[in-house]
Amino acid sequence: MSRSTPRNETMSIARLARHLGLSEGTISRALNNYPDIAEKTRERVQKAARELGYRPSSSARRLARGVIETIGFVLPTCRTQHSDPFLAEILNGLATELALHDWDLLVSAVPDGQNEVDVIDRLVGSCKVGGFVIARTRRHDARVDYLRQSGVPFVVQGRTDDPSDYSWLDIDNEQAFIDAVSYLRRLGHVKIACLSGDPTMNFAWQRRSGYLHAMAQQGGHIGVGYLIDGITDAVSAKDATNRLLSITENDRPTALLCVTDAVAIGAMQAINGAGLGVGRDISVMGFDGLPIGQAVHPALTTLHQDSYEIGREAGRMVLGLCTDPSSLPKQTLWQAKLTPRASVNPPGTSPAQHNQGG
Amino acid sequence: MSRSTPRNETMSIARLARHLGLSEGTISRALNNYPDIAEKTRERVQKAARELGYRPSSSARRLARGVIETIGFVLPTCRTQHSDPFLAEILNGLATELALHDWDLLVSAVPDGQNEVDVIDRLVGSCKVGGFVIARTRRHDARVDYLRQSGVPFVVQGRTDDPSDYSWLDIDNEQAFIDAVSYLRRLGHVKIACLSGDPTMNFAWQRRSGYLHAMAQQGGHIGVGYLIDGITDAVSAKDATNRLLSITENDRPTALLCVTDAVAIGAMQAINGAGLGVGRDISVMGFDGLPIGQAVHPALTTLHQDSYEIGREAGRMVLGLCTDPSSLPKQTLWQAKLTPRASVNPPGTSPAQHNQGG
DNA sequence: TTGACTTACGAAAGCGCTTTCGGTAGCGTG
DNA sequence: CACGCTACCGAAAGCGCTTTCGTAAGTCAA
Repeated sequence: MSRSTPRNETMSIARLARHLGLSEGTISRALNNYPDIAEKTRERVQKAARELGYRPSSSARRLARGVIETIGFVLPTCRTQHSDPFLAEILNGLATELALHDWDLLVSAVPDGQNEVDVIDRLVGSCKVGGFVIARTRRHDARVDYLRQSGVPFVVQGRTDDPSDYSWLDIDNEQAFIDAVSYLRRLGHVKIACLSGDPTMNFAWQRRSGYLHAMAQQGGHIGVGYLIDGITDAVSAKDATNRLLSITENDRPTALLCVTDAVAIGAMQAINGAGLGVGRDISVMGFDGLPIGQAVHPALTTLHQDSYEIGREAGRMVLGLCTDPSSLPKQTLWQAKLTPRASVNPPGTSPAQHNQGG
Repeated sequence: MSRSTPRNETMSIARLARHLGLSEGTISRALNNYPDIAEKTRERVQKAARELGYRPSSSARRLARGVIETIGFVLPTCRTQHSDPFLAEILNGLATELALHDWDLLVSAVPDGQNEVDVIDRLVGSCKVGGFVIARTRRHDARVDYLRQSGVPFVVQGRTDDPSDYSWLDIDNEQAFIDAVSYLRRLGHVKIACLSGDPTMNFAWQRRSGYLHAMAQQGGHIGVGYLIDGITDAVSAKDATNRLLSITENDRPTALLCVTDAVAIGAMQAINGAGLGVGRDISVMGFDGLPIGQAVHPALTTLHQDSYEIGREAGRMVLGLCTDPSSLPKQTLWQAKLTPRASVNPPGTSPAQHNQGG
């Protein structure tokens, strides 16, 4: 481990060169595996570099090469809302993939009084990043507009409503909710309600569309007040669900599709609080696959997505764009995995039949 | 907005200099507000820079100055466990504070087969970062050992069991759990159990210590099996709580202190699942102040900490260390805020008295 | 042995910015 | 008018690395 050697105070290529009696250029080429270096010299140089704890200065290298090898990421500015459970996972995947290729991830936040585009512009303009990844995409997203005209390679996790000419990767939210409705319909549910999210966020919009389309196509019944928008966390979900529960029993939905697991958990609490049984009187379905969904009672049926892998794929994509700038926009669609658990059962399931498994 | 000007392809100081008929040195000094520049010239230069969309190259500047202006952060490698709800908040606060001072945050992850110290060493050694922030600190933490001998300024969120000679900031976990026990004792609880976390993590160890000390000092009763270690998520919490519930009613705890809100929620599910009432038969208390704690039923009493502010303070501290390397280690202790809600009541509370508020 | 050709390396010019040093013009003072 | 002084700016040397170009030695065929 080079880490055990004394600290790399000023170990430069120049010092290595003097130490070995070679020129700086030779050292550089030997370390970077250029072809026109004698095998013997290369090994001698690399051995010395290892032993003396040489580490290239990334600023110098970047300046000389004119490349950046850094990807930018701006944290979504939703401080008021739930701390996004994906974010850590996605960042982890992204950072891992970048680290494997010796690229860096530069993370920034949006200070009060600035907007996201200002921050992106600052990072791009000062040549601090050579590419960008953005997440939590809105249907119309100024960040995408900016990046599109900036010429900087970028990858969008999620997509806008006009996702034609840039690279993105996304869960097939619409299909996922279509699958969810199919699943509920097969079990016999007809009256299916939906707690939808912030309609300016595209993932929420797409799930909502999937719900509406599938309900129309598969003969579900959307009663008055069945579709509630703007539910972003467990607290607002609880209120909204209580409104649903105030509908007379005949018109009340037997199943509830929730835009996220957090919303689903809020809904479950409201149902339990009203003395009704989740998965018996009302089936509840979430989206995300949060670990907590396995611990609530009954365990939450959900549409699972692997955020870590999404982050890694975003990393691969943006690296591809950066290293081969002529490459065409690439788009990847993932399918969410329907994970049946105890919170969804056929309507009218008696307590005895109630599936307790996880 | 400079963003509306044509892209900054090759707008360098050299071009500015030619354009204005000045030397490069003058441009640089004018832009950086050196004293020996005529006011008129300074304004002329800054105006031209703005209009031509000049942005300094950070690599060049860093190379010339020999400073880094970047803080490193390595994402905790707990992929198997819960995605830490703080992380996003802390990162947000940290990145915000750094952004306000035009510093950058470099985030890395730990690829399979490497450990955290390798990653830190790589970032420090290649001069990519000038300071470090670490989180999720263990009682004995190799990262701290490494950073201590490396000479790099760093701040630890949390602390090790030997927190004497470096900078850290932490919640007073021990005091928080002492306060929690006091609160429960004042309400009349005697038999108080504790779901503790991974004992190698110092926050969990400290909370556990607080529980043990306070129980000894305040005359609580710790029955057999009351203290359960290694509970890190809602799922394991559910199992552990079921074990507690299997104790005969006379010896069963009337209150349950949980190392985190996620654990508390798992415990609540187990209690509800056993047909008992949270806040009636057994009071439950968490730690974190997650939003979801307000949505569960009954609402979760918890010890609240503001992760965003912790992140910002970490940023301030590490900036202080980096800009004034001679400054002494600084240590900040925060108090968690006890937030009473409905999940905790005096023992033997009848359903009628049961506080339903949130 | 000579010529052309390959191999392996040194010399040196950058990359874009900072900063020290020195010099000129303008000012005031005696 | 000579002197010193300040204010302002240009020249130039880096920061540590990359890369082009050139060249000396080594290889091979004729």
